[in-house]
Amino acid sequence: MAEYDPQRVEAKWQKVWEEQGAFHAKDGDASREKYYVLEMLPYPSGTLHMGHMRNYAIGDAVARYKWMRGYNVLHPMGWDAFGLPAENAAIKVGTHPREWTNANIQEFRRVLRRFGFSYDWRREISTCEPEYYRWNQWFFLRMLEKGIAFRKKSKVNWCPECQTVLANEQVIDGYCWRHETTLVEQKELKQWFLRITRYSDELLDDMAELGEGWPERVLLMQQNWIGKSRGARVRFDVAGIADAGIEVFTTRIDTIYGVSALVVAAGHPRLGRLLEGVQGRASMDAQLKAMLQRSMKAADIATAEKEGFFTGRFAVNPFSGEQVPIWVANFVLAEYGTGAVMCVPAHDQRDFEFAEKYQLPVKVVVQPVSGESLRADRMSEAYTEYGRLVNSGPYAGLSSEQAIEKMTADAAAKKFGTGETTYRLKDWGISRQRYWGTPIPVVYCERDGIVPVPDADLPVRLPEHVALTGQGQSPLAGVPEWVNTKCPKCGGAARRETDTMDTFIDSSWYFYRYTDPHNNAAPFDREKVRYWFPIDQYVGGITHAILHLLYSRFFCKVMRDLGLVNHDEPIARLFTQGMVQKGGVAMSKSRGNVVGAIEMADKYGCDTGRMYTLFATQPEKDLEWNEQGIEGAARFLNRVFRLVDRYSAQARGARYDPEGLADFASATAKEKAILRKAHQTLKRVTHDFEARWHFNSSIALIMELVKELGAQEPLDQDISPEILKSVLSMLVLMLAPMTPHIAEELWLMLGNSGGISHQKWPAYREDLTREEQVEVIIQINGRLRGKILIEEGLSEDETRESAMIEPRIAPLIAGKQVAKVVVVPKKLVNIVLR
RNA sequence: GCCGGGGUGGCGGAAUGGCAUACGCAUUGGACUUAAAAUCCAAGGGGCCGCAAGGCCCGUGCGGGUUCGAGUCCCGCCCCCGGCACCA
Repeated sequence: MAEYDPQRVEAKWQKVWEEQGAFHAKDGDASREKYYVLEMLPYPSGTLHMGHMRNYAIGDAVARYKWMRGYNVLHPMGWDAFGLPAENAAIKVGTHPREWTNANIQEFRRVLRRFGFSYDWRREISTCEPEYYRWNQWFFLRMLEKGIAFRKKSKVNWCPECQTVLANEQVIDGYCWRHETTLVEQKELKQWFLRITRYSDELLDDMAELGEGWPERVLLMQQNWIGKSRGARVRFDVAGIADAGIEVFTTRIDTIYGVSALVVAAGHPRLGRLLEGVQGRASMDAQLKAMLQRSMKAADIATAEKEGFFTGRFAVNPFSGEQVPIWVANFVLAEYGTGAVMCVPAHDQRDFEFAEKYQLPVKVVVQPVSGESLRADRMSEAYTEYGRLVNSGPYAGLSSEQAIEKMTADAAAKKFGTGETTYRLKDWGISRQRYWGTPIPVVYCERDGIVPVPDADLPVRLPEHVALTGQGQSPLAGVPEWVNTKCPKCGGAARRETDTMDTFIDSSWYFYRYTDPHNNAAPFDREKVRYWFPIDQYVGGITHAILHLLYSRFFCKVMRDLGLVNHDEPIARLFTQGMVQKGGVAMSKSRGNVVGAIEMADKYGCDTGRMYTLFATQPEKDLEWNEQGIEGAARFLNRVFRLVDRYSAQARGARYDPEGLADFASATAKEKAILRKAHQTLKRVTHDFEARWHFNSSIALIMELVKELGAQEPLDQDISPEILKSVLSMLVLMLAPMTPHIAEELWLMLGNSGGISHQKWPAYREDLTREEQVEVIIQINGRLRGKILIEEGLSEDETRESAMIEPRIAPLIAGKQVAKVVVVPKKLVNIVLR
């Protein structure tokens, strides 16, 4: 009797797959349908833990299933190799970021290979190699030509800990995304940006196309992030100062007759002129300074008390001609809209609170269409719904919708306003004052200014010897032999840009490179991309719902406009799997709660590790790690191994022909029982793979099948070797995508040839799933009162009759009036008594 | 505050409107063993009645509703998780 030795089995089959090139994707193969399945590429740091492995186990199950379905599958893997941790490690322990990164990559590769994932390793990429990042530079230059890449001086988020600039997306509630307790500061620097806002509407509108294959919540998060808001921009003149109009942005122009103040942000550019010569200037300046300082602490903003002061100036409401005071307040953001708002206390809750505090008048100008009408002196909160306009000059009587349209048009006609749409989405700042990233390929020449590095001179390589101190300036600035160069235009002295690119650039297009990873004339061959794209299935964490996935969509659209690709969206379907947690929080090295993947593989075997992560819960949910749970998975695989081993001798000589095989007509009771269970299981497991990826229930079903086989033992009596072999083979085929190594081994033990990885996924036979007798439950008034076994083909009337005369039921209905009998064939009879 | 996802045994979780708790973990009992491990078998929501076989009632966060029948659909709440947020 053989024993299941996962280490031996796994090493053996990994070698076979490797030698056969079993998972090599074939470019341009028109004879088969293609399927591109991809898991998000990892950042190689720390250790690979079971959280990573769950992600890859899901992707691998799908990839292997698709191979068995006859697809030409592209399933690649690579490394997101640029990034801060490498640099931090270099500062801390003195190794070069490249050494640190490559050592990690080696370790990651070893662990992933140890798990036997079906990657086409010939296509492996690493984003820190010049062969890769030169195309980051190439894309940057194309964007520069198109005006998508541009440079501007701007306030940027500065993390004192990282000593570098952060993108808005990397600031979480005012704190650095890497340092939860470090407040982000503001600093002015000249930065490179990508004009993602040029695509705001398209990024929003094309989501309709993704509705089918993307989780709704990811689309909603992106929608929120883009934050489109339709409204109007209206100019209020300032009394007594010519040409000093202040523009406000509002989505509720219909409430403009209710304005009781104009409120500007502390950082508003017009503020200096406004305050010239007003009384009490000194105290105002002090308050302004305090507000500007406080506004840095973004975390407090949402909860901060509303504060403001009157400037002594008045603005003129362009619709009513009324003069309203101009205030400065801390709740108006300089960066959003126009940095100024009209304050309408009756119809905006925030304005209402501000007005209460500073005794500004409340003027009702919109009344609810139904219900009690509003009275300013009795309001305890703002009325923010649409309604019918009152006290609004010529617009009184209009609905809010009508008024918005008409007032916007009138404002435009009289040239003090215009309809406008604002977005929350801002242009993407990509400059980083860091070493370990892609050099930005421009030089600064005293005569010619900003000069792009010619394509022929790409890649601009990162110099190897750089002093890394973790201090403010870009480390590249400290390498004069690299910085000092010649201007490509005039040949005179010039300096290189010393900032590097945000690493999100690397991951925005990497999946295109997999289609043509070794091309050194272009980022990829268009025909290859045309064949493989779009990605049929992308699998990754919900944590990337906004940043990575939005940037990737943006890159795709830019590439399309450059004529490189012919599609609008790169990813047809997205699956976001849950986190693996321990102690209620996601595994991470810094928390010290990781369960190492290699440890699990050594202890239980990788098939067991894969199975547990697939079985514990649905893939989209978070999974709390439970060491006892993985032992259960190990027990089950051992049980299957022993079961197959017991009958391998009988099976070996027989024929496997799942679809042509056996009829119930001549089958023995035991044959019927196991055939039926096998086909019922196959039907539901196939459905799980096709429609919903609930691998946890697939595995539960397979466990039930194994249980049934155990109950029917011995399987070499009253069961023909063909049927025995077919049923055991089906069992093993169903396991193959999830636990591939043991499946290969068992497949061979059953005397099958050809390797299981490219076997055809069997088709279930409906006729073999049917029961001869079915259990019908009997309810009286919807309550369970009995059960009967009836013949499968019994008519509705016969079923009803059988239920009524059932000994347990008959006395319960005797003498009562039966109002109705509901019969669901093969399921239930419900007798409704009056 | 707005948007989204959840709430089912001791735990992870099953359940096209039709037997709630499949499957697994843990637990208890039994078999095998000198013993242990491993393995195999079995039991188990709560309450009440019954010597027993069995029966009745209550049970999927709370309260209503639709339906012959609701964990599932509808309405109103509570709580947890995630996203956005003085966004004008």
